Amino acid sequence: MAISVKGLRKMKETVTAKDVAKLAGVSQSSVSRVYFEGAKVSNKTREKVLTAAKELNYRPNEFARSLITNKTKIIGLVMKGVQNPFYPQVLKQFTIAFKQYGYSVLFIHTNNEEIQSEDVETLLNYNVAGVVITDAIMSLKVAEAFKQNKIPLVFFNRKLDNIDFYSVCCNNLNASRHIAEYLLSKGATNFVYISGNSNASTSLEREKGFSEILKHRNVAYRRYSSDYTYKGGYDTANKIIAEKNMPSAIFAANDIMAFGVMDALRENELKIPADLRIVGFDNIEMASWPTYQLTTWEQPIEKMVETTVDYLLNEIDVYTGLAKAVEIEGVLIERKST
Amino acid sequence: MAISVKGLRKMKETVTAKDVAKLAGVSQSSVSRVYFEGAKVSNKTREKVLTAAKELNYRPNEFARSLITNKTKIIGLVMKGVQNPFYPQVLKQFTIAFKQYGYSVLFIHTNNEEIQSEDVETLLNYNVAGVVITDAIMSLKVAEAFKQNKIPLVFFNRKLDNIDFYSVCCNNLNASRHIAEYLLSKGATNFVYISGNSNASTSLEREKGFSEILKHRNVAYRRYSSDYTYKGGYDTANKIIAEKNMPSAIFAANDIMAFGVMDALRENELKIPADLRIVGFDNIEMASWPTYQLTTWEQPIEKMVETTVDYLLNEIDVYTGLAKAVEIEGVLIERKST
DNA sequence: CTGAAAGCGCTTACAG
DNA sequence: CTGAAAGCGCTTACAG
Repeated sequence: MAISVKGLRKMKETVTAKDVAKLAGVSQSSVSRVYFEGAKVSNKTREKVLTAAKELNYRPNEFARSLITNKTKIIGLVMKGVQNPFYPQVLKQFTIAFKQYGYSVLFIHTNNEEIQSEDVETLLNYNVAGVVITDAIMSLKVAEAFKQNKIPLVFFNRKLDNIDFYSVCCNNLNASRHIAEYLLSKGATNFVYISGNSNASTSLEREKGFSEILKHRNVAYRRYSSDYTYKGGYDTANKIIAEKNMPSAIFAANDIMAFGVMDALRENELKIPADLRIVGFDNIEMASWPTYQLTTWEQPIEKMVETTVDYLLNEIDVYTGLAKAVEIEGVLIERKST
Repeated sequence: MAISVKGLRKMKETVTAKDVAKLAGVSQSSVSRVYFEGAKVSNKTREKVLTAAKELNYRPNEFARSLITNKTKIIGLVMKGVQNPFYPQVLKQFTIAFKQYGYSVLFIHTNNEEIQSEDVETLLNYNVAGVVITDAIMSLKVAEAFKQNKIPLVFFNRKLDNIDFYSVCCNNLNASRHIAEYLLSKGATNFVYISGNSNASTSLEREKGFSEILKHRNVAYRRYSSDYTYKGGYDTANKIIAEKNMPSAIFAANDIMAFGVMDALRENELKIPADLRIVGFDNIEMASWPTYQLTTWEQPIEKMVETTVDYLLNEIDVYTGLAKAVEIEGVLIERKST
């Protein structure tokens, strides 16, 4: 690296506010004011600056800006399971929503259930304006790091017991109660719940609401542990079949597991819904495909995203650290699997 | 905003290299050297700095750093179709690969086929180190903007005729030729190709290779225009069925369309592969699901990602603007649909 | 190997 | 409304 800083700059031919100022015949401050929202400039100055800027192809440097304002227009979005189409959909919606407010999305992929310190470092190093965590959890220590730095954080589709944070979920309890009532009304008498990952709040709550109603009605109910994957659903269904004690209804904690269940049942010549009714959760696009026609609970993604974005923007504006578990009502989508 | 810059900083209690220097009893330059890769510091100084840094919870400011080096550790990744599971998979693999080299991914979602100027602005404003464009195209003018700023760019899974850029694709021509030969060897005599979006290079090349072989053999061949979506495949299959001129083999330009085709055929009591053989493209995870068991062409995602990352890192190191259409060989995955 | 100083490209009180 | 100047938190020649 024998090149001086100045040399490097020349190589890249970076156009700065100074250059624009010179060409426009105004001060650098005026150039800055034209590009800084809320600053006051006369129309005359503005025009002179914009003309010069256009000629030079000027673009304000985000980093210099961030350095001073100590603010960025970057939102960190943490995601684990891209395999479940629900999450790419969520990513897309967040990206679109944030873009409307001038924010970009830094995508963080966690391999583990718990967000790793290197990923946290990345978020802190970039001084992100806010963070959305989807299907991951976080240690108390890490959570504190965000609080210390006054970076607002939302758990999306996850709720953490021991940590005081804002979370946005579907009302899983109501949903699963409703699903139990619905299956009862269809005449089912012997129920199975297939769980997602054991430490996911969504799975726990869906189990709670579902089993609550069934136990209250005193009907046969049992649970199987699975992991929110297609293969998990598939294997669990095969296990159930092997046990030769078939239920009359299965509630899988998400759609993708329900698909696995359906495929396993069909391979064993079982008819859906004649022999067995299946309900999933999420209402991903595939649930409406002819092969599956899965009855499921629609997560109100748009409202959930909107709520999350609203909260984050407010907190970015004035940080309060408000913690609250927001739950949004979804709706049952009835299809042929029941 | 009555708060001075200094005041703001105090509020956030930002720890700077200066603070660490004071506590460690060294100069700010030394602190910087500890955190700057390649700089030389004595172990003694390093330890003093690290101890002080730990106590103060110091973290170098990426923006100040970027401002000077005129480099960022951010890669812009542009994506359109999160609906096709192929792309989330690609996103994941890129994120993991780049993380190994300290790069983070800024996720850009384009609604339109062609990347919009606002998205380009974002990438340029953040002075991203490099860009990966997956299922989108780009005007010549925009492409030039990246060249001017010496930002390396890769078209991943897309090739642009009129623009001189580096692209990384599967060898679509070889693949589709192979698929045609394979279907011929299975005894098929009447062929259909279902295309993806009309301006996607992948679809054009797959059609070219496929039709080339069939025309050469003088067998019945026709094409249908579709759009790389499940519904597109489904609707096209229904159209074919309505025309009452059933082919003996269908090659759908991607897996997700093939699923739509299969579902439509099954709804019409057609047996796969007895009545009709189906081949897809991509080998997404779902292709191996029992419902589909789709014969397909596996895109060598890992190699494609690796090639892309290698190129970008080299170009980031020393910009050459090298343009080349790299094609990587995939492999046929034979399943029950043929 | 280390420190003092200049400078990256901006924003922002301050004074006019 | 505008300009001159200070400063954001770093990196980096330069001199020792």
